[in-house]
Formats: sequence, C-alpha cells, structure tokens
Amino acid sequence: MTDRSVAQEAKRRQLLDAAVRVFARKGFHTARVGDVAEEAGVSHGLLYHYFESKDELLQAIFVATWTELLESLAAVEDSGEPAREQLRQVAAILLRSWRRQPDVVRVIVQEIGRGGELGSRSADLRAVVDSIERIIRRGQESGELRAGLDARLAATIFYGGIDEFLTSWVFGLVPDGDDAVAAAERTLLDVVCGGLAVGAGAPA
Amino acid sequence: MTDRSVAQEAKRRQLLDAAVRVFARKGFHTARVGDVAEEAGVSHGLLYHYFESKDELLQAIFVATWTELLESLAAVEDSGEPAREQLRQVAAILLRSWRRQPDVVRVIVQEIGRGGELGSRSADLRAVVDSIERIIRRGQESGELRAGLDARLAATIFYGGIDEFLTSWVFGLVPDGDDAVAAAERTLLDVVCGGLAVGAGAPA
Amino acid sequence: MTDRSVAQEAKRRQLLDAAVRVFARKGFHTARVGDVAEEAGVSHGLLYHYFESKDELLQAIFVATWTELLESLAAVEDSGEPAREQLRQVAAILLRSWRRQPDVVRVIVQEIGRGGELGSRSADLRAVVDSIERIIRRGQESGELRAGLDARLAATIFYGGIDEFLTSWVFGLVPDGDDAVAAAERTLLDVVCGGLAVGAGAPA
Amino acid sequence: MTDRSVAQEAKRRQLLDAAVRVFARKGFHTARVGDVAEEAGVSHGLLYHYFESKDELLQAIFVATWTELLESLAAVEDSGEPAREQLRQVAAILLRSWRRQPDVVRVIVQEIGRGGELGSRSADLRAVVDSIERIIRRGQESGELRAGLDARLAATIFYGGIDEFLTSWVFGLVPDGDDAVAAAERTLLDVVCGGLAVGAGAPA
DNA sequence: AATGAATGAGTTTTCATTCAT
DNA sequence: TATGAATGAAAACTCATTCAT
Repeated sequence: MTDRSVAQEAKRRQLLDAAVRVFARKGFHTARVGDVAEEAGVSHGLLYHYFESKDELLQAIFVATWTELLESLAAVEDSGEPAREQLRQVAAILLRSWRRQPDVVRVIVQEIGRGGELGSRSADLRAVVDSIERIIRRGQESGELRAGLDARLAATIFYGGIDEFLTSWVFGLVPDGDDAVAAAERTLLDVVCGGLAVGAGAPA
Repeated sequence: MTDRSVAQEAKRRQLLDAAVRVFARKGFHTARVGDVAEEAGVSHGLLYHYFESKDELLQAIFVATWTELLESLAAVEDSGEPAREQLRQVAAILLRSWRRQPDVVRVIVQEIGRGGELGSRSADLRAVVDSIERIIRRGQESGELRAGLDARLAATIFYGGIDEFLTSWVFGLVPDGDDAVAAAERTLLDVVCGGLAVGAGAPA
Repeated sequence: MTDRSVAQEAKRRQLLDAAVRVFARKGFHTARVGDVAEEAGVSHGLLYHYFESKDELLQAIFVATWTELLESLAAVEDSGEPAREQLRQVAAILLRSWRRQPDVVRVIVQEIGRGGELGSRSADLRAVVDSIERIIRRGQESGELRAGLDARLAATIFYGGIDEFLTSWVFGLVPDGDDAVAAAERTLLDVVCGGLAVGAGAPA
Repeated sequence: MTDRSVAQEAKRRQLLDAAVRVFARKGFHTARVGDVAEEAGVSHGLLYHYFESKDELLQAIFVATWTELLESLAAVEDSGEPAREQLRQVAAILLRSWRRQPDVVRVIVQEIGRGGELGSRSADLRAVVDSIERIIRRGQESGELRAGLDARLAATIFYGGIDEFLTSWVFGLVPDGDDAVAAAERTLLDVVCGGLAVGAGAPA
C-alpha cells in the first residue's frame, strides 16, 4: 500500500511535469488536455485519475512551486544576516529558479503572476512581497537602510524588478545565461540599495 | 463621406473601449465576443463589421495603446530635461495611462509571448524598455547617473517596478487612489535613483 | 419584434416536437442531442439557442403537457356533474391523450412517471391524483359514492389503472385502437365504481 | 469445488443486492458501475469477474426477481382458493416483495420497453398480468366474479393499482409503513371487487 | 448599419471495460 | 480472487464566425 502510494505520487509528479512543459510551450488556454496526456505518454483519461480537471493541474503546479518558494524565503528571513544580504538571497532564489526550472517559471509568470486564470492566488503572490517588505522594514529599524522610504512600496519595486527579469527571459527579450542571471542579481541589488544617482551608491 | 468616416471611427473606438474593459476584466481567452458586444451595447454580429475577428480586436487595442505610448515616450526623450526628470515623466506616463487598463497590457504581453497573432509585435514591446535604457545611458554619458551599472538591466528594473505597481493595483494589494499613484511614482524615483542604502540617496 | 418572438416561439415548438419524437423512440438517456437536432433538421448548436441543456428539453416537454392537462382536470372538477361522470371524463382525457399524442405520453410515461430523471416533478404528478381524490371525496359527501373507503387510496388505484393502460399501450402489450381505448375507459369505470364482485355492480 | 461454487454464488448475490439498491436509488443509466462496487464494498474491477457487463447485472436482477415472483404467483393460482382470496394474495405478494425494490422493477420495465439488452424479456413482463387475468377469468367462470367485464382489462387495472401504490411510496406521496401496506391491500381488494358505488360493495 | 439565428469545429469530461500485478 | 491503473469511445456543451433579413 505504501508501495502503491509511492508509485501514485510518482505518477502524479510525472503528469505534473508534462503539464508544466506543455503549458509553458503553448500556454494554458491553448494547450489541450490531450496535449498534456500525449506529452506524458498516457491517455487523456488517465489524467482524470490524478487530477479533477484541467484547472486543478494548473493549481497543483502553482501550489507545489509556491510552497517550496515560501519556505525558502522564510529561511532567509530567519537567517539573521544583514538586510542587504537577505535581499540578495531573495533575489538569488527567485532569479535562479529561472535557470533551474524555466518551464515552471514560464507557466507561473504567464498564467498566474498575471491575472489570467487564478485571481484567487493573489494572496499567495502577496506573501512574497510581504516577506521582502519585512526584510526592508527590519533593515530600516536596524539603521542599515534609509528610513524615509515606504517599505511596502520599496518591496514592490524590488519584487517588480525580479519579476521583470523573469518576464524578459521568458519572452526572450534579453540573454539569460548563468552570467546574465548573476549580472541581473548584482545590478538589482546595486540599483535598489545603492541608487542610480552619482554619489549615491556607496560601495556595497 | 468624411462624416461617415468620422462616425465609423467613433464607433470603432467605442467598441475598442468596450473590448479593453472586458479583456481587462476577464482576460482575452476567457472573454467571449458576446461579452464585448454586450459591454458595448450592440449585437455581437456588429463587431464583425468593424473588426475581422476577435484577434484583430486585440491587435487593434495593442496598436492604439502602443502607438500613443511610444509617441509620448519619444517626446520625453527629446525634451532635453535631465535624466532623472525624464525618468520621472516616463513613470508618470506609464503609471497614469495604464492605470485604467493594466490587464490589457498584460494580456497583450502574454499573447505576444505565446506567439499567436501578436507574435510579430514583440519588438514593439521591447521598445518601451529601450526608451528607458536610452534615457539612462545618456544620463550616464552626461555624468548625471552612475556609470558602473548596466543601463539595460537598470532599465528593466525600472520598468519592472512600474509594472509591479500596476499589478498590485489590479489585485487590490495596495490602495490605488491618485495619492497612491503619486507616492508610487515618487518612491520609484527615490529608490532607483537614490538607493535604499543609508548614505546613498543624497537628495537628488 | 413581435414577429421575431412569434417565429422564435414556433421554432422552439418545432424543436420540442422533434425532441418528443426522438425521446419517445430511443429514450432520453440513449438519445443524443445530435439526434434531436438531426430530427429537427438543424445543427445541434442551435438547440442551445433555445434550450439551456438536454435536461431542459425534457423539462419543457413535461411542463407543456402537464400544464394543459391540469387545466382540463380543473374544468372537469368545476363542471358540477355527478362524481361518476367526472371520473369518466378524467379517464377519457388521460386515456385519449394516448391516441392524440402517443409520443408525448411515451416520454412522460418512460422518463417522468417513473423515477428516472425528474424526481423533482413528483409534486406535479401528485396534483393529478389530488384532483381525482377531490372528486371521489365530494362523491362520498354527496352520498353518491361509498363512504367507507379511503378516498386517497381509491384515487391512487384509479390513477394507477389509467397509468397502467398507458404503459401497456406504450410497450405494445395490448391492442390500442380507438375501440380499445373506449373499452378501457368503460371497464375502468365499471370496475372501480361497480366492483368486480357479483351482485356488486348495480348498473350505474 | 462445491464449496467454491457456494461461496461464489453468495458473492454474486451480494453484488446483485448492491446493484439493486443502487439502481433503485439512482436509476440504471445514471448509476455508475463504480457506485455498485462501492455499495458492495469491492473494487469495480471485481464486478467483471462475476458479471459480463453492466447490462448483465440488470438482466440478472430481472431474472432473479422475476423467476421468484412467477413461482409465487403460480403457487397462488394452484391453491384452489376463491378468486378474491387469490387476488388478495397476489396483491400481498407484489406489494410486499417489491416494497424493498420498486424502482428496480421500474428500471427493468423501462429497459424492456426501450428494447435494449432486455428487449427480449417483454413476454416475461406480461406474465404477471397474465396470471392475474387467469385468476379473474376463472372467478368469472365459477360464478364468483361478474362475467360482463373484460378479464384482461380488469387485470390491467388491478395490476396498475398495485404499481401506483409502489410509485407513491417511492415518491413519498403516501405513508409507507406496514399498516399503510395493509390498508392499500385491503382498499385495492375492496375497490376492485366491491366497487366504489353505493350499494355496490356487498360486504365481501 | 444592425440584428441574432444558424453553423460546426473543437474541447473537456465521463465511464464502461480491460488487464497487469 | 481482488485491485485499481489505464484506455478510449462517446457525449454534452461552447463559441467564433457567417449570413439572411
């Protein structure tokens, strides 16, 4: 029975992976359930053994990804590092996810980060910005970061920069090799913490 | 005949506005042609007198929005103002002109990324970030902005911040009155130009 | 506009008639929506202009038939005739409906009189028995009918006899010409009013 | 091997009982094979060890129910009792034995009428009414029952009364305790043998 | 210009049945 | 025997698009 459960979980995972690839390639709406099944090498009927509906497939992708992500962010927040270092780690986690699982990022960015199908998930989206906001706020309280700025708005900008990099990569608007990802990370920190203005950016 | 053309153009515009509202509310794929017609208060059959297809509706929205936008940005670039002021104006234009229809922009971006009818338009998309990039680059060349940063990446971050504000408003994650828009604009400039770090942001 | 309404109503009727024929021939579950459309000579898509779903088609058949029927029964009840004559008329109305519209009776008997799809309609079914019960009760009060019997149960038996004749005809278990219908009507009255037992049935 | 056969037969019976309950509750078409399996507490796959198909399940129910029933009726016919007593016993058998599964009878009747897998069974259906008819006819020949009435039609009415009681109970239109069953039986005999009309029903 | 009836390709979903274990 | 994963035919329903009026 555990054997069966394990096998079942593995199969679910396999179908989910296929769905991620197909949704990334064709988009959720354009992809047919049969496409996902074909990609997974099974009949479309089987999908309905493991998932209630096409929508649940998308939800499941989101949940799996987001749960893992939020745990990583919590670990960063609890690390006790300086605010800037924590922000760097947040950026690293999010930006590098593109290299590790570009298809997942693609689906999330296209179908979920945007209004499309899952408006209900907006609360989860907010959780990421919340985390960044807390880091910034603590940095301000500890005197490490400038106090005059609204932490919520600053967090939004920081997250927006990350999101835009991912979007740019997803749409192929900019190069996206390992170096590019590292450069994006560095520049984001530099800009957001140091500022663009001359005389602003004290060496990090 | 001019009279007729004018009336025709007005009607087209009216239908386009309805489409913008509907697509923004439900997303392009989810919205039905009948929804757009209903929103415009006409029969769905009439839409096909003015537009070839549902896709053309999207194209038309894109062209109308983007053309106007790129013209505004070009004017800003040609204004001869300092870089920071130009960035402020860009932020103002984007935040204010899109506040009414941010989801449409998202839908467009998604459709382009997916390579459907709009696949050919991706160059236009990039043009906005290009414009910001040019402003930053000139600011660096004139010595107004720090030279050490990659202008393209910085432009992406700047644009991403704007985009994220729009998203936040759409999802209601943040208040979106006129004051909020002004605050977002101010904070964006402050963060991106001045930096978050203490000692960084000398008042511009 | 009235013109259009009239045409629309006529079309609805036409589709309903086709549905009756098809459901009578193949049964509701076995019949496909496309069969009904084909019978009506239209595309299946058009059915959904006029009816919400396959189920609504069945409901509509029932409602149209039943409304008419209940009106006829009300007229009988209000006629002031003796109870036995009223019962005769009720039997006549119900039994002769088989000759007038056998397909409708077929559908009602198969799909609705039985539990199948429309348990919700049982209240309407009851209305017919209610009507018969009132006639019997008044006959008992006026001294025309024996008082010792439960009017509800007697009404159930009377209605059951009618229903069984219809069922027998539907399933072809007995002859069903005009003469047979008349004989059924006569025998039903004779049995239920006069009784089977010798010495029982004083000539009515 | 006999042991095995016995065990196998018991299991078959158990599955059949489950099927009866489920078909009665949801109707044959609406019920899924999985529902029957669940009701029986086994996997749906196992059903196919005992029955060829869903249709065979229905066939088997029919055969089991009907065989038993016809044997009972034959015993009544052979009992040598007066006609009225025989009719009473028939009513008792049908009302009592079907009270537990009236919908199954309906489902069977419907399926037969529709000419599916059960189309060949319609002769068996008729056999019940045939039996009643013979009892009435013999009663007429022996002088116990009025001769002027068509025995076939009278049998149909008698059977219809029984059927309608079952329907009423299924729909909850009438109380269905043991007392109610007894009252129905008594009234049916009273009405059909004695007649509703005043002066008709000499006390049986 | 304007309407909405009509079409039909395309999609998701269900479920009886099979079969490897 | 017993399980439930796997299959795929079949069916309801949607909706962009056309076209007669």
